[in-house]
Amino acid sequence: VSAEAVFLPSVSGALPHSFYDRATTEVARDLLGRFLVHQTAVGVLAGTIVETEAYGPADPANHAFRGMTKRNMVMFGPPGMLYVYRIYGMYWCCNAVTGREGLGEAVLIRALDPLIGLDVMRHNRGIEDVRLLCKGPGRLCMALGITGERNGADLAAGPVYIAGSPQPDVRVIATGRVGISQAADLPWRYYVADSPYVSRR
DNA sequence: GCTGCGATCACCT
DNA sequence: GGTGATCGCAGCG
Repeated sequence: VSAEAVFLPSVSGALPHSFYDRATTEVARDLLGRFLVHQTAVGVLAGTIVETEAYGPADPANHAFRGMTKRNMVMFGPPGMLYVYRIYGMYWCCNAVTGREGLGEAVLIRALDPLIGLDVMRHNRGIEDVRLLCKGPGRLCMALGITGERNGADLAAGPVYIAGSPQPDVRVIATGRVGISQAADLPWRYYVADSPYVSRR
């Protein structure tokens, strides 16, 4: 899909808080095919979400499982906020907070089909290959320039927002989540079948 | 193409 | 003091 062929909604078309105020697995599936957008000083960077993971209730792999801490505080706030955390001391991962305020649930965004701002993404990542730009949660944050500064940002207000229409025809595959040891059997990872931008098969 | 490992540090126990 | 919702590269074959 070329950038010119896509109508990218402005921040006024961002999904509202009510979108996120549902069961976390439902939101995780529904995010596939929507656009993740970052309005930066050097232009708009955006991609189509092709892979997500739900971190839900009674889930030992969920950062919020053992209650509120300094890191996961945003997860316990209202739905529709951005939760960004550092992993392995060097990468960032971004999530959308879901469910009722106080629950501590979120959807990890794991991969994008890069759409707009590819040259900036290449610069941010230090590589050329489009297939690798946003293939993984750490990589997509680097490509879009999303860091801990954005933790707690309102996804309905920008500069990071999610927009786009439901994609009822997208073929979704559900598997176990990547890189966790607890609750590895729960099929709470969702990805678009056949997308070359999914992080792992 | 696949597997194994080191980097690097904020956060938690 | 230990650990991770990762990534990139070396080494193999």
